[in-house]
Amino acid sequence: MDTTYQPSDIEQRLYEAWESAGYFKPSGTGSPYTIMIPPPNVTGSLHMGHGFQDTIMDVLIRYHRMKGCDTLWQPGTDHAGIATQMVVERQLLEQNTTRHELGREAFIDKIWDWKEQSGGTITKQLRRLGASPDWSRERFTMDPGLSKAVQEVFVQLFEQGLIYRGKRLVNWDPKLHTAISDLEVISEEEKGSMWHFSYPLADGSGSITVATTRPETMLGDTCVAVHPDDERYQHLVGKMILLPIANREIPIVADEYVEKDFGTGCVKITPAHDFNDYEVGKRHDMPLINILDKNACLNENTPADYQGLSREDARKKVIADLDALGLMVKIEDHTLKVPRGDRSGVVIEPWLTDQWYVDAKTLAGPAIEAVESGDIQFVPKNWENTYFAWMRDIQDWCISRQLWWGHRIPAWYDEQGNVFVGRSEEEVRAKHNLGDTPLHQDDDVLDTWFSSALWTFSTLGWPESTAELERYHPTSVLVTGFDIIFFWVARMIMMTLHFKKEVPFKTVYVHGLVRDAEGQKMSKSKGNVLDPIDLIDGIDLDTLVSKRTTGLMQPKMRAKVEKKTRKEFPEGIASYGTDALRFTYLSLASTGRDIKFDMGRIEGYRNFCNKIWNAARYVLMNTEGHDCGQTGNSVQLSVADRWILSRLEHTQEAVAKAISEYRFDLASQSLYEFIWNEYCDWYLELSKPVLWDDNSSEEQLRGTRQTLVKALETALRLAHPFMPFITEEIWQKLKALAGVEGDTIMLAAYPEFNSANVDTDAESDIEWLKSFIEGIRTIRGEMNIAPSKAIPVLVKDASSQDVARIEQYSNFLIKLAKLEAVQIADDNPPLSATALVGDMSILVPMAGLIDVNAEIARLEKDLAKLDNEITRLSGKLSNEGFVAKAPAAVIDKEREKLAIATDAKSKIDDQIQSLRQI
RNA sequence: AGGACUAUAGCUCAGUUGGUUAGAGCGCUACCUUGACAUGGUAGAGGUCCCCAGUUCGAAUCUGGGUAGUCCUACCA
Repeated sequence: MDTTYQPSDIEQRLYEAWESAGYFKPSGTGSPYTIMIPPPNVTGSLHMGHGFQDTIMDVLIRYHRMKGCDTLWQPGTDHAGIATQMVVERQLLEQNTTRHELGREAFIDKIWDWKEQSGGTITKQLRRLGASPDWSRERFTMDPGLSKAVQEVFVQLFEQGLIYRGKRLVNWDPKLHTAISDLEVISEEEKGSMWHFSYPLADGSGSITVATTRPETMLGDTCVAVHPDDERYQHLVGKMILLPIANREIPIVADEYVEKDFGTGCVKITPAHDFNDYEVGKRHDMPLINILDKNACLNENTPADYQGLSREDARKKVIADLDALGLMVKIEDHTLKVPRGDRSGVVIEPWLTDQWYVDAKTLAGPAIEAVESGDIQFVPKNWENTYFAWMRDIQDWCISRQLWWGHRIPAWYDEQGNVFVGRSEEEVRAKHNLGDTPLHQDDDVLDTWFSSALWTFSTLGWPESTAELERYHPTSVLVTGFDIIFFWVARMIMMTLHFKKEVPFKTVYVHGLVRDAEGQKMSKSKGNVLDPIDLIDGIDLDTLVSKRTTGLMQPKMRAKVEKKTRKEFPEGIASYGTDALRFTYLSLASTGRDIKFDMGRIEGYRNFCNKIWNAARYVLMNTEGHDCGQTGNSVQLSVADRWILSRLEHTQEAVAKAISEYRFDLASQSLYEFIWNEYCDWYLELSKPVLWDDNSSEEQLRGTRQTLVKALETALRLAHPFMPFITEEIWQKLKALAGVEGDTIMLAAYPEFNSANVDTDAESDIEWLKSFIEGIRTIRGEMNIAPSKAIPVLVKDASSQDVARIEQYSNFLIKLAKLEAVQIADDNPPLSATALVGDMSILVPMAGLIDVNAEIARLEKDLAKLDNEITRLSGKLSNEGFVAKAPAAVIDKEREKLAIATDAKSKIDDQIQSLRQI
């Protein structure tokens, strides 16, 4: 074995072996444990969020698989309607053509070509992460089976009256020419203006001043509203206004919607271009005047010189025209929330169109109950509040999209515009006796989330009733980010409850979002993304810079991104390997919402891998070719052997508990501490005095060799879900020595806690041993005694147990603390430096080694600490309230602490006195 | 406007039902190429647990208020 761990040598080889051996498939036996992957965009690539999430899922799956569950991890991708269509349209643009020139069918073929070409990227990357889903069951939302499910759901919901078509205001994206749902609109504060202008009364008796942030919409005004209680305007209600420019007469109405104290207290109402105005207009029976076309340019309902203008140009012209008419009162700076499409980035226009909607309110009822009753549990629990808040005020869901890529809506229209919904044109004709009436299928497709909402059951074969559906549904847990609780989680719960009459999953584990070192969201446009694969393989600086600076939305950002990248990664990124990356993700998976990705952590865990690697090297060097007790020859375990097995047992308990609570950070920390701080730092060192002692018996040698192997082999299994590659690689080398069978650690049994294996005697003996050794090391360290220098040690005030331990463990003490010998001090010990182990003092004779003043200073520092503690403890114990009310156990503990501290203080006092007498 | 979350070492974060001398990793200081590992070892320094008040014998932990930050939902034209 190499002296440093080289992940690139082993990872891909092992992965290919696992996959081809079929280890990822469900075993078919044991209790089912199912996870459906949140489907990433089929043409996308893996980002840090995927890496994080998929690692967590893989840990859960590998853990349950090793525990004997029948695990199904279902992989797949979604078709990402808008995103994918945009990508392909951009490609067409580079070839100087458009989808309209190609036509619908040819365009869709192009997208399928693109999907074939790029669709494997993300699944290849997932493999690099060591993910172990059942690839043979990979699904895609546009697969025939899933498409059938989508169609079936649509038809049934329509027949049940839960899907309807209506002409309503929708969020219209004038760039992408499609409606989008509320959730796809991002409203952010932007600087704008508030224009005040004057509307003259039709009878010439005066005017009224309205305020608006969107002057151009005045061409579609159908009334002006004031608050019914507003004394300033009450007398005007019912009067008519002559709308300037448009030269239409519109009424003044009273409506509670108006806030008296905002703006001028008069609101122009444009029902066809504003959601609130739409409601006001409906209440007062106002007409809807649509002034925009699909590009958000002014249409034929506006004066001739406005027609065809963009909304931006129209705004300028309205302002200029009003100004010319002397109607512009004032312009104020005003910050307002501007709604933009999450994909296109352009300002969204409320626009009147025919769209399909899901009656979400009806479906939400059972979905709320499922969480209230605990049938579905969120982890951490507080996300349930977010879920409830949204669900209880849910709006109908606009599911139609004016795109070509997606599931085409199974609705047909005759020439009169009557709509027929069915599974096929034939079915529709037959059902409605349409004969050969010309029919035209709806041009629109469904929101991608509509198909994702069916994911847990459509992937298992629904609407057919399959054995898989029976066995693996409901799924066990959904692992997802809080950003898609509404988009996906809530909708999945609604749809699954409605169609399957059962929950889609029992637990929703909500993890945080991975951010960069400064806490900024990683995004391509900011140029701060990290590619998980680059962390695994490494990347040189120039390549990283060019990766981050290509495809930036704003070319100006280029220099800035480059500078920042060069500063943050002056050496590029080293290769850390998959296991280190996974361990980093897991160690960051606490309950927080933001996960700042810290390069220091991944480096630390790369080192951890190296530590494991070298520990294994040590174990193999000392066990290969020797009898490790695997054939049943008798063994004698040392106290260290018994201790490490006991510590391992505690670790198993801690890891299992942490996993059951989805605290992967705590689980990984337990593993780290056990392997590094106990197994490597102490146990391997404690094994040396046994293995390298010519006087050790065969039984003792076998005992220690067996324990070296056994503890490591068990720890590897314990760590395997977290670090699959290095554990498999070492396990393969170790399994024969450990006497275990099996082709892969993946399918080996997961270690389980057994309290019978806890050895408290061995633990307290080793604690004693450690504090003895640490006492010596502290003196060495602070007194600058070379580690190579062997020193004699005396002990004073040793109890009979101390004496027995010294006798029994002198080989450990001498070797680990580099001692000449340990002896019981007589009544007049030589001048010494001191350390305390319980009541016993360890004396390191100073002759020629130690500076008296330095030792006094050191002891005084200890003394000060003890004084502090004594003051604190005695204060506490002299407090009547404490003694009267605190539990007896707590009081006893404090008394004991005080006694120990007092005793230690007097010993150190004495020592200082004797040093001072020199 | 409502709500949620966060605030602990220079940095990134743990801290279970109130009882610890408040922990880890990275970074820092000193020493060490000892026969698994310098991607290492040993020792050490470093904290007003954001602030104020309260509950309690006892608060990093519970309550109230404040400050700062992040986010979500709704929205005033």
